[in-house]
Amino acid sequence: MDLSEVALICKALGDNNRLQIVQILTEGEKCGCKLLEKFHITQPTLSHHMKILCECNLVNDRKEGKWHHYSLNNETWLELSDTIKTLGKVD
Amino acid sequence: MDLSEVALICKALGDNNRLQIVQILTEGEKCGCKLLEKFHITQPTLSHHMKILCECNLVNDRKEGKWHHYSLNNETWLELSDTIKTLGKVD
DNA sequence: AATATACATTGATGGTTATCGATGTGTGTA
DNA sequence: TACACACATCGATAACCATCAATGTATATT
Repeated sequence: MDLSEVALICKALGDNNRLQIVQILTEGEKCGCKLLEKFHITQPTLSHHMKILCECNLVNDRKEGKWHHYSLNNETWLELSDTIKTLGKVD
Repeated sequence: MDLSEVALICKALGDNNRLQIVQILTEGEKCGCKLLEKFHITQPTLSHHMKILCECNLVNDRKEGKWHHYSLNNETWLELSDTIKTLGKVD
């Protein structure tokens, strides 16, 4: 994972609402309307946050009818934690 | 490590220049003027970035005479990579 | 004492971003 | 067909941030 990808991901995680969304998704797949219930933000704002989380591949979006089911993308998270571990280690 | 601390750290890492600074520091301790040589930014801008990296404890600042020696704070990085790994793992 | 070096602070500026209300799009239901 | 629901998009706004030039502070050197 190169640095500019890490920067994008860290920007995505550098927001309290988005971090909380991620934490909720550790419980398992959730649809947008269920996520929305847990925050004091409007639907367009949640939509904005989900777009950012999906675009950097931290979160998957599975569409089913009118619902969007969001879940964590384990592959990206593994790569990320590896990269962070390496970045913080003196040679 | 709580979420708001993670948010602060991720904000700090969500900038390409600061990520590159971190990568350079994996080589070992460096003083500010040596770091500055490696970037196309002015000294006040570097000072700004170092302040952000130090305030969230990703980087240590050891002052010696007129020099500031910067190095990675291993403890914070370990906590961070642990937290990231946990955050990305479905229960 | 005068000068040079390393770094911090201040104030300004242009770009980015989180948020909203209004509205559009697609999908299921009465 | 009409309506309700889930979500996206648009345009506006206020807050935030990276960057700079100018200047200040501390330390070392001559």
